[in-house]
Amino acid sequence: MAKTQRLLELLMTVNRKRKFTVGELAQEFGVSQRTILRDLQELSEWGVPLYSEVGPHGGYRVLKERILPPIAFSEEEAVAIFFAIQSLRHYSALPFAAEAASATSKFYAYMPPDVRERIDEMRHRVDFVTPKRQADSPHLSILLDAAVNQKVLAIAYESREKQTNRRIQPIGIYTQNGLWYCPAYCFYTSSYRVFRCDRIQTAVECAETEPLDLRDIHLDNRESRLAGEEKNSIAIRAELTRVGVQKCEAERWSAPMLTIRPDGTGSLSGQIAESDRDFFATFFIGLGREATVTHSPELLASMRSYLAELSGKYP
Amino acid sequence: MAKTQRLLELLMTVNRKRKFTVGELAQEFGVSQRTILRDLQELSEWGVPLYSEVGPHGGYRVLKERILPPIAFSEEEAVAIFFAIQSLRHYSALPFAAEAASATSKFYAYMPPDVRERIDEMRHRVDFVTPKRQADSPHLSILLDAAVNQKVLAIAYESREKQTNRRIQPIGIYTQNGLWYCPAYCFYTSSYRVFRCDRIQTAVECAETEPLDLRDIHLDNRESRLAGEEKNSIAIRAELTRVGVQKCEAERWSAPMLTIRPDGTGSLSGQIAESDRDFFATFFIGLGREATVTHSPELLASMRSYLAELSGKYP
DNA sequence: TTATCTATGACAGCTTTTGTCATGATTATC
DNA sequence: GATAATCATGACAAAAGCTGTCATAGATAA
Repeated sequence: MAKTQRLLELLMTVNRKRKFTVGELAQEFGVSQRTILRDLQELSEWGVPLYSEVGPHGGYRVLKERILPPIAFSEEEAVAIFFAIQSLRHYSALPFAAEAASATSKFYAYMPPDVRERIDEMRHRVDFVTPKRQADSPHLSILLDAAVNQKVLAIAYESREKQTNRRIQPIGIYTQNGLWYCPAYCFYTSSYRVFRCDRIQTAVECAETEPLDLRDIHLDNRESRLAGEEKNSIAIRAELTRVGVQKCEAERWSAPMLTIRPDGTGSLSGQIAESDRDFFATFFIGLGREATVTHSPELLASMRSYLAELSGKYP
Repeated sequence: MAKTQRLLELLMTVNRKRKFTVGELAQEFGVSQRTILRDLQELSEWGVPLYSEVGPHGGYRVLKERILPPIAFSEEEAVAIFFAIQSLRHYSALPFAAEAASATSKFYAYMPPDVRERIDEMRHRVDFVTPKRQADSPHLSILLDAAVNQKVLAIAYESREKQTNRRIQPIGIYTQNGLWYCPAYCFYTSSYRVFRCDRIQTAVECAETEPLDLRDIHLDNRESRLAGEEKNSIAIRAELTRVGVQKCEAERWSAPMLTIRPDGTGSLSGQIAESDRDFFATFFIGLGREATVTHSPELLASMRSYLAELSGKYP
């Protein structure tokens, strides 16, 4: 069994170094060069893409795709992983979509038949729904790469009516409600902004612009790091019935503003951006009798004009 | 290498049979009993939980946790799987949460250091946001198990105002917008209904009630299979602006009713249950100027009375 | 008691792996 | 063009590892 063990370690060493010579490994493993050569050939047969060059400064190389040492999972773990990958199936765009697909099929293929049956039975009984959008986000990989490696990108962005060209330095990407977003520093407006990835028409690396050092700013801390950037905010407040509370809970933004009383009713209060006023007006009108807005006057005004408009539409 | 091969096959055979004798395997693999004994000991050392009983009717057994044959992934696949598991982190409740966690840590531990670094760098730069809810759904595993194995459950359910006890037979579970739902046949109302899992207060198996044969009904087909069950249905139709289309796409029920035109606008039309009329009235009012409802008169009447009520509320 | 199991050690024989040596081939560098 | 650093391969004997057989022993259900 010593050989199997050595081959696995060799696999890891080889993956770590990417470039090496036979003599080097022979010494490291305390075996003869001949043995290493035979081992490397075996790894090749396993599918590890080794490539060798003769002559001084020659040696072995591992091309692209590395193969990691095999991992044994328990049945339960395997099922969990399988469904984790499945949970991504509703996303129309993903960075690493292809890899996820090949990983699932590999996974599925390696399962013994009875586990496969179990998976099949569960497959149509658990689902992770995400709104489907036709919006495609083809630049996710580039954006992600730029975020990880601190690169500046030149993008063509279509916001509402106008189309602009700008340079941005991405902080990361995230998906919410079926759309992908990319928070980034925008050199055009000299501020941090969130871009919708499906509206990015082109994205190419821009080597001329010196990147900022944003290594310490990432998705989980950007809000606190960049706080204080808010502009005109208005205070709102609404009383909610029990049903109203339940409907509010469905909205992601509501969490910090929502207070729930022991009897199930509650209230929603906090500061909102002036630019979001219309959004909140329609939201509360949608809640109908389940909410009673008491603040602010501006919000109530928006709601009234909205109601007037609708009353005109459905007389 | 013959031995390594045999051990892997042995691992699978052993997992398949769960109970077996040494003589049996010796014959199957065409080697001596002694060899099998030695092999089994080696599998034990690998961590396979084997247990043996001597005497007639004795033999070997595999306890609980089976270990699947090791799978080798490429680096890209591994990263993809890792993030697939990560994508579940915003869910406050999951069936198989524990297994997913142990799978990630195992995964992470097996990665060579440089891949681990790469993962660390990406970890805070990709995210899958799902609304966080305080709503906990502790019965997911039971519901899922009941759906897979065709069992009837007795549940205590808190709907709106009243609390009811009913027997249901789950079809599956799905999560949407941060909440878990369970479509099921309800013996109490003798109809198919969707339950919100966080409102299920208790769930226990109910052996007395004879389960229906719902094996062919699952999440992906239940809508079409159960069509025609509707009683008083009314035809509705609405024109949607581009924004209206996008908002509708976020709703799971809209898919079969939604038609999207090349320019991004669209329409929503189909049959709805009379009992859902209020729901649709508020829904369309919430869409405001992004939707123009043309049918049916009943729906329009609901909307008008709703608007009148609101206008009275916010004069 | 008997038949059916696992469990272990010893050892010879067989198979696989390894090291050594010899021989070639390629290529960067001086 | 010589030199040194590399990979590449074959042959063969020595070493190591694996396997089968046999002997022995203990447990237990029928």
